[in-house]
Amino acid sequence: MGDYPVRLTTKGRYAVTAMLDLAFHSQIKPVTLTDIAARQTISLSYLEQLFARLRRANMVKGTRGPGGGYMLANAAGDINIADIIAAVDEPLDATKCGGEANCQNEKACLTHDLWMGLSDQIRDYLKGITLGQLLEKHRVQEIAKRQDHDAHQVVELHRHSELVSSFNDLL
Amino acid sequence: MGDYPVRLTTKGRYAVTAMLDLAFHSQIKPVTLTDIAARQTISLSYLEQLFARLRRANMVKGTRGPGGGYMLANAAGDINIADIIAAVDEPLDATKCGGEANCQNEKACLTHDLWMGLSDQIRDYLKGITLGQLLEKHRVQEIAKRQDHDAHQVVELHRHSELVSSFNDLL
DNA sequence: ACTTAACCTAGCAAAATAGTCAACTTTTAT
DNA sequence: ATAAAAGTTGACTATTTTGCTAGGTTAAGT
Repeated sequence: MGDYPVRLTTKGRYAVTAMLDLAFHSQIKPVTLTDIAARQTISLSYLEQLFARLRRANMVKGTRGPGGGYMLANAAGDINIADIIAAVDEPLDATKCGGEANCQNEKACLTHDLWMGLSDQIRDYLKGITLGQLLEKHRVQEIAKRQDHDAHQVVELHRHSELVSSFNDLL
Repeated sequence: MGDYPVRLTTKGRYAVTAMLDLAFHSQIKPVTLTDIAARQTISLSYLEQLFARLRRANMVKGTRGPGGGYMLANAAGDINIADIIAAVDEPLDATKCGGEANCQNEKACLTHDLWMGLSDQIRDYLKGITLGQLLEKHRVQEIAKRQDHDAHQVVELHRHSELVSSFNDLL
């Protein structure tokens, strides 16, 4: 599937966090990066860097002028986590053996293939999680919390059995 | 669950790759870091750094002297990917709002909680995948490939290397 | 004794991360 | 028309992480 392994870094976390903030607040009108920066304590200029990539990846739309700001390019339910992370992360192949048949060392490529397979698993998993799902789950959780103050309900998007089964189908 | 978010970096990939190599080759006798370094094209000293952490996390056992090397501390089926990554990665809390009730900004913590929930999901997912599973999956795939290969042409590649034969006899 | 290999320590260069600063352009309200 | 709000761009800096080099010490096998 993917040519390069998935990376889960603070950069991706910033991007997902910002996109979540955007999904949450841009329901009615565009949200400025200044607002997101203030809410999420991320520097404005760093956000600008991230959103430049997100815009180029067609994940957000910016409108200029007073009353402007950013909105999601698609419905929150159509934006998945894997795409957000891919948008802000450099490809950075890290194949080492070129990925071609030029790799003579079978053993070396063995673990490489295993890791790439695992990486694809994680990517598929993240592709199955959307901003909409996260918000919806949180909304449900909030309602539950309001109804039962002490009930600490764990957010569970996918069932674990689903993950394992999808894992078993691959490789 | 976890106090800090999961990170999927090249460091973690190196660790998992090395552990996979170890799981694959240390069935009979200990494996030296020099061997792993050669096979996986990772520098010996970097491996030493990683294995120092893995050893402190009780994931591998080292034996000194000639004929020594590293072995898995537990069965490959009992070592999961999440623990390997956690062992080599710095905690680095990145909570920003302390995780306590001292965070006055509800909206800021909203996305923070959402990300932490997602992070826990990923961790659970990785906890469900063991080195043993990865090796087993690969073995099944290899056997299938070999059978397919044998069906088309008679095997003559045994002489090619002891790599293939030793590979097929494992697990 | 000698060798092998784990184990330890310090330092270092390159890269990635996170952020700053400044000078823009475009849109829109007045 | 003009000013304000907001996005756009590029260059620049500081810090951290990464991956590695070089040098040791310690334990165990021959």
